[in-house]
Amino acid sequence: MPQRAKRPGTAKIRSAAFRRIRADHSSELAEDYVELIADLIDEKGEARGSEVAMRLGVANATVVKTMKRLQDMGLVTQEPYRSIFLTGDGWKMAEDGRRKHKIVEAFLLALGISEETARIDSEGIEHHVSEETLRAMARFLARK
Amino acid sequence: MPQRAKRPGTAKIRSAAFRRIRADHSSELAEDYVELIADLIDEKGEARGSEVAMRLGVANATVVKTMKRLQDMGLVTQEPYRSIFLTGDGWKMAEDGRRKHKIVEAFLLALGISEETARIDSEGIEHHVSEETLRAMARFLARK
DNA sequence: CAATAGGTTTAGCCAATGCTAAACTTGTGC
DNA sequence: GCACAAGTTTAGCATTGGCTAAACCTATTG
Repeated sequence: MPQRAKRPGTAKIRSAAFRRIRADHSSELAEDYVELIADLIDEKGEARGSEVAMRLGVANATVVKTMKRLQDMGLVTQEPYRSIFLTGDGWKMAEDGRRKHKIVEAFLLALGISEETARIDSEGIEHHVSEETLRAMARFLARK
Repeated sequence: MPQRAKRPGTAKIRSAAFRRIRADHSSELAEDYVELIADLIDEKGEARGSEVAMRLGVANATVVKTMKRLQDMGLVTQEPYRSIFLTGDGWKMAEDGRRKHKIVEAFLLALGISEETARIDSEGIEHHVSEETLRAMARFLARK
């Protein structure tokens, strides 16, 4: 069987990157939910499951199920048939998400991208930028 | 029951963004696999399942299962116990991924980000940038 | 040319994230 | 103060993407 190993170092680094992406994906969903809940509380005074479902474009039942997981993770609290609240950790995560989101979106706009696209792309990108990249984006914005 | 609707337009757009992200995620995995397979073919002359598994940081069995799906999607072909080939569509997807990847990575480097971080972040970001954003990045690189 | 080491596949499991349809609360309005 | 509409939750299902352990090929080598 062919068994060559030309550049052993690179493979490991690459696989680490892929691992991180997979890990990101699990927290990504949680961040999206939590961020949205924070927005709803600020905007309307309360976060209802059905509103979350509508804004996220998923079914009601999906939100219920996810809320259980977020509750287990200690990010939200909720009584049946009541609206959703964030825990301290939940707020922290929401704030962090908003911070990243703002930087990325502002950065894309500064790059000359349309508002529409900046909104959509930043939503996707925000979960995949390291602190180093965020710092570089902030630097760019300051220098601009 | 509370039934307020203050800004009906925004919600729909947001949910569209989230929908796109979810849709991206399914193709994302496929793109990562296909891109890696293309790299292996170019680099070593053939793409073996176990090599894909190692580089992706995933178990062998996972690759086998995923290959079946990619085969159903018409992106790869493979005989049992043989190495993996890309179809025309597979090559097209791989080339597209590489193109995006290159632009994003070069862009991050131009922004002053370390090689290590640029590699990792670009891997995550490449699947979430629109053509408009790619064009802006390319423009930035040209103007630099 | 047969044994065997080592790479591949199968089988069976798990968790996450969605869905629809049915059952269940709640709060309003009569 | 009860009925009912509308909002919530449960139940049950599907798919994706991962894992381990066991079964299975293949090609090298003695």
